[in-house]
Amino acid sequence: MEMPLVEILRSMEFEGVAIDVEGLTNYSKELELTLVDLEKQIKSFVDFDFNVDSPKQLGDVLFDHLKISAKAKKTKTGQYATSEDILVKHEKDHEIIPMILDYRQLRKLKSTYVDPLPTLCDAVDGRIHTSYMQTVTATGRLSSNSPNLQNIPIRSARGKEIRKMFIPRNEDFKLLAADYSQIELRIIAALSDDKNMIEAFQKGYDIHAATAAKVFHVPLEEVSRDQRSSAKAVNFGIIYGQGAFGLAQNLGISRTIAKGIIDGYFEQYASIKTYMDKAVNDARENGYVETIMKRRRYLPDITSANAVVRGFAERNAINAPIQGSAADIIKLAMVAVHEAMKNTELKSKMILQVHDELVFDVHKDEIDELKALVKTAMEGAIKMVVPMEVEMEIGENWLDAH
DNA sequence: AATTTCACG
DNA sequence: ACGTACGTGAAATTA
Repeated sequence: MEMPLVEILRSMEFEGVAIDVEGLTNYSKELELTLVDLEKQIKSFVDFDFNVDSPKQLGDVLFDHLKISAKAKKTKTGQYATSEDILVKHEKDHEIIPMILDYRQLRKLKSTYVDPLPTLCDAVDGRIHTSYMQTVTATGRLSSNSPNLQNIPIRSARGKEIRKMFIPRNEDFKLLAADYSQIELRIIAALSDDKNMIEAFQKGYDIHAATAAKVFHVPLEEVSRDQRSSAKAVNFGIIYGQGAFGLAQNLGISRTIAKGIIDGYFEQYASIKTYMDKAVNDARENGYVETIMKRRRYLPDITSANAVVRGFAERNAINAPIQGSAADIIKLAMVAVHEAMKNTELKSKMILQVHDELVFDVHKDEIDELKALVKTAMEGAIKMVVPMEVEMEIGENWLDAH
């Protein structure tokens, strides 16, 4: 699986992805104006100059000078912590906080994406060429660097503007994005052979709503927005071995309530609990856990006398087979896509992989043919008791293709 | 080189 | 009493 992938990744790196350099340059100027304004406003609250980009200096300004709160958290090196989750908790303590959050977001987008990307554009073909690393991660995922094209913004409105700048190679092409739907939850359903979760996927239910219906004992049609949202948080947390503390923190509820939700979850999805316990046990007995393609992750810390260290290893034992099997499946799919395209004369190219998504630069005359080929290859990459569903979209840019 | 923060799945 | 959800890469600051 890995060896045929080498040439496929080489080809994807070589093809690259086109970007709208002029669009990015204009967006950079727009962000700069807002940043200058925000910086001025932030500094107006104190009578001395400081570097807003320095977490150390910012922490001192907030907690020593402005005294926005008595309960400041410190990092392990003794500085005041100023990360987003901390600042959000103090949002109502001082009007400077929202300005800092806004400043941070803009600074991040500008310095990490908007400004560097045009400079990385190849002078000959005008496209961005990432490097995919095949032997970096602990789980079997790929990683991407120089530039990292696996963390291009999409969540925030301003981030979406950046994703829009990723475009087809010329006017005759469009972008096709093909995503696995809920691949990690489908894998845990299949690996644990959990009757209830398998049924939800086989019947094509909205998995988070179906989970809410089970956990909160209500009919599927009567699941509230809050119930679905809580169930979604549990479904995600489960994959990572999250406990009551984490869920409580995440949902802003008490640990007691969170514990109740998790207990209810494991009552309904009993085999998932069994599977998770087995993963930890396997790690203890063998020293490693493995994916569906038998990729191993060794976990020597699983026997540590230090409960914190051991806890990390236990969560790795749960998560690695799931995340790693998802990586296996998309790699198998990439090989299958390549194989299917090889004997055609398609002008279209596979250009990006983002963990559960493949992106294609597709010629306008080949859209229907490529969509069918990709769907077949991805959904058929492996046979499981739950269907592997793929969502596909065509667009004038990468955002549009979602 | 380490730390902190934050972008993604 | 302690720490608490997995996997990455990049930028800016600080040691």
